[in-house]
Amino acid sequence: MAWTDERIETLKKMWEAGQTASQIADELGGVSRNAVIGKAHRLGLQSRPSPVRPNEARPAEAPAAEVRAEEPAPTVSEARQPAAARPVAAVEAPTPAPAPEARPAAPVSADTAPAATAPAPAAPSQPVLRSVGPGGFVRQSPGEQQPPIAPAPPRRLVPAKPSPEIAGKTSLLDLSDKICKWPLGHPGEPDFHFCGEKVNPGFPYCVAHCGHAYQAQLPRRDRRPAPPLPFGSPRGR
DNA sequence: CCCTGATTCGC
DNA sequence: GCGAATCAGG
Repeated sequence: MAWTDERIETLKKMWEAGQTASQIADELGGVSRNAVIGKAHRLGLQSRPSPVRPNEARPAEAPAAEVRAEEPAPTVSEARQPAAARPVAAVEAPTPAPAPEARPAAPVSADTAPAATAPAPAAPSQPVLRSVGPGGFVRQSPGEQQPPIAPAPPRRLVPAKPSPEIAGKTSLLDLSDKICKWPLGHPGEPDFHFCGEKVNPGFPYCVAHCGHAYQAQLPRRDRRPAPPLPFGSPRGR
């Protein structure tokens, strides 16, 4: 299966939307999870919170930078480079892939001191802008915010033939950095789509949905019994 | 065990 | 460029 433009496009969108490699591979079909990951890396897509490797280079062998002196390595000593100097200047995303059925609301801790311990790697490529949204939320760093999308879209998302239901709606494939990624409806349902409004600059959502997504933690007393759930109540499957 | 993503390396 | 094999953490 070749990586056509559309397939690459889908891969990008889904990857950025926080879908797992498995889900992406599943959706694309004809490719393995590894293929997706490999492709994603080749495309230079940002890595997402990986279960592995918060650690320094493995105690593996041959930590020294290889001095390729035209020497045909005699034995396959199998030296996996620590790859310390990988292009991963990426920012760590404390918010792992949003769990299915999870709600994006109230990510703000009670202490309201997000910046305090913030390691803030200050990626050179990405401006560490710290803006304040309508809800009084603070932007931590680009990439730290993950859209609340992810509940594994069932098969056939929006392949090539959009159904009449989603015509004119913002589908996964329509997502971009400029439009609100707030999900409306339930993944898998015919009318599932995304908000599509212009984003609140620096955020994955429009101003209105930022207000929903980023709410300061209120004292329990004042909290509403039923907080807004972008994905509605949990549903079995 | 299952899952995840990262990395390597033969093709 | 591709992706299976492999690794390593949850």
